[in-house]
Amino acid sequence: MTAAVEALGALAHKHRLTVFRILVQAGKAGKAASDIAEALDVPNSSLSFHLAHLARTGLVLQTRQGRSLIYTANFNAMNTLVAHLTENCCEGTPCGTDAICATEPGPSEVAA
Amino acid sequence: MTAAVEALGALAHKHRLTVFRILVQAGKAGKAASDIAEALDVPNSSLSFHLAHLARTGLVLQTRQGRSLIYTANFNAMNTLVAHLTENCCEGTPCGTDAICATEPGPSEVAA
DNA sequence: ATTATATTTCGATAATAGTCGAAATGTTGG
DNA sequence: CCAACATTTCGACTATTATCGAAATATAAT
Repeated sequence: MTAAVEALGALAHKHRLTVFRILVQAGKAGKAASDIAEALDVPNSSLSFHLAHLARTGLVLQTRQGRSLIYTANFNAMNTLVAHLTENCCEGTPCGTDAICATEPGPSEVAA
Repeated sequence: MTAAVEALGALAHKHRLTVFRILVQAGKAGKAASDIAEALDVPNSSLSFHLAHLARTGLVLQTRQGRSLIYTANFNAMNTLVAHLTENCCEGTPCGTDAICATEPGPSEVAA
């Protein structure tokens, strides 16, 4: 469970969540740190700090290509994390229409 | 996006993640704070702090029943959060077998 | 009203995380 | 080998978060 807490902590930051979503959308090809930097407007040393944080938890993977470092989202890690959150939802009782615990009539509030 | 960061931050803690998973598994019925306390072994004031944190982000909902406060997971919020994480995965390219971006051969590492 | 139960708020303190400039490291092309 | 590029590491500083006992609030039972 420690791993899940760390992964969530890695995503719980404005810049890191932005980076992660960029990488999710970029797919297998990933993005070079310099490309990410353009999209973010954060000093290099800060960006590096955040990329390292994401990589440390395994949510993103790093490979070198020439002088650039390419980062890619780790979809296995992402799915494992989501599964961990939604695990054993509602003690077996169907609690909605969809795969997870889908939107249902009842107490409601937003989170994203 | 701020809401997503806050929700992730709320889950990024040992005790809070434990509480949230207990509530997810408890389903609509939820759990009283005192029941949660039993499962956690944390001083009341600390537990209260964490429950308030989860409630503030909308990930859990609070209702009073007699002298107990009942907490329930907010499945709408949970699903919104998961959707936000996995949104526009892989720029349309199918990148796995399942609904989200399922386990695929390729760079691998664990996160939970 | 009084007492017991359930839970929160307050306040002080300790711990962790984020920021960013400057210097260091690794890589390529000439 | 040297200059330019891409990125990280270091260090000092600030800001945010977590912890927990004690006091306060809310509800229920007698």
